[in-house]
Amino acid sequence: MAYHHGDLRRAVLDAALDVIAADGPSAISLRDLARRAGVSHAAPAHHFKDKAGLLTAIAVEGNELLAESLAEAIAEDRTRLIDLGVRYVRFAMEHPGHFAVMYRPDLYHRHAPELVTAREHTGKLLRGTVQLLTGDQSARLTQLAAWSAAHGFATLALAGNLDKTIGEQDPAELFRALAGVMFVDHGTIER
Amino acid sequence: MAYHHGDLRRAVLDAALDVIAADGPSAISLRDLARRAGVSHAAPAHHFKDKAGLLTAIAVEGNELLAESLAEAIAEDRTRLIDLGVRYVRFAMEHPGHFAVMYRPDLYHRHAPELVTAREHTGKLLRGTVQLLTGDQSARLTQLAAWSAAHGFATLALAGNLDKTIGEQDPAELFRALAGVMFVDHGTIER
DNA sequence: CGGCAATCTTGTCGTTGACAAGATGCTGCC
DNA sequence: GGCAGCATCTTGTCAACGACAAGATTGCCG
Repeated sequence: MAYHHGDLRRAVLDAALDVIAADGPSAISLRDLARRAGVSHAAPAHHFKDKAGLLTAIAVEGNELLAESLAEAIAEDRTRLIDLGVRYVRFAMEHPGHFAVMYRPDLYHRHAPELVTAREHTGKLLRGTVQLLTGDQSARLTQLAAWSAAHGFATLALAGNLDKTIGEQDPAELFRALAGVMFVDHGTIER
Repeated sequence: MAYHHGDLRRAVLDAALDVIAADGPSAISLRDLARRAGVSHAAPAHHFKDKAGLLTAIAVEGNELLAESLAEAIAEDRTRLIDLGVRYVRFAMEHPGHFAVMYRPDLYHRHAPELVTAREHTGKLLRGTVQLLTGDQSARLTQLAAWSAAHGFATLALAGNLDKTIGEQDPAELFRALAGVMFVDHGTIER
């Protein structure tokens, strides 16, 4: 049996993300992930300590990926609040495994320092941008409203609760239409 | 050991709802629930077949409770769309165990006939009312928007993701304020 | 070249979900 | 009244899992 897999950590993460995307977080088993990677049943524990540790790593990575996407939006010309929402939904669709874990703190070590750091970074980015777009008096409520809408839509879509409703459409574009119905316009980041 | 618990089915359901509300659906164990009810480890299986069966029963009950609350809203005077949303959020807060299961079809038997029936009933009630309130041209998008917002807010609040933001406030009332920021007014059911 | 830390294996324990087989108590029917 | 049959519950068992401990292997750094 060859020692040193190469990048076992990455392999286990990827396998876990596949399983979660397909069958939800409750379907993962460390022993199964080990089998998929071709290593012994206790090997993953070395990289993640325990099951919650694995999910913590996924949550951290998810926050980083989301932060990247938000930063991209901010760097673009003519960004509007709705674009942030669309990006949030698109992130959920493109990274269903990450998304299914990130907002379920019962699944992971919610106080792990790396996670706290990553979450705060993403949160500040989001809050800052919304504030920039809305002016700060109604910012708190507007931010909550936008987050709720995007999060709710993504959650319902991913869990398959909208299957009958949306059919073949791209969920992120459907969300754009939906948000148009919903929100008063909140200005643009021009440059 | 006394046979015939009295109402084991109810006792197990209630214990399960407590555990789920406290620690999420992944924290339940049939054997633990059996211990709490003071019966042998295989007794719950007789009533629910398996773990997914127990969660299916919870999802059914949740749909029925939500339908009741929606029906109440419709029977009231001067119901507005926002009131439906507030009720949805309030339902989630008052029945966190049910809510945490209902929209996670990976956890239960999504094609169980009783569940399909209950879900369709709730869905029709909701769709019908929204259509009544909005007129039917934009009904589909508006319904999705409203559902997304209420569902997202409830989900985030229940998972503890809003703890810092909302503090001591009643989440349902906060949602009312938030929805006011967000939605164009959609008329009232007068009588 | 030697030691040392990172990585992985092997072995084990208690817990769980699922299933099978049997015990118990209720209910309706003659 | 008694018995047949069914719902309810128990006991026993199995494979899988998460966690932990102890040991093996490897590569790297001095």
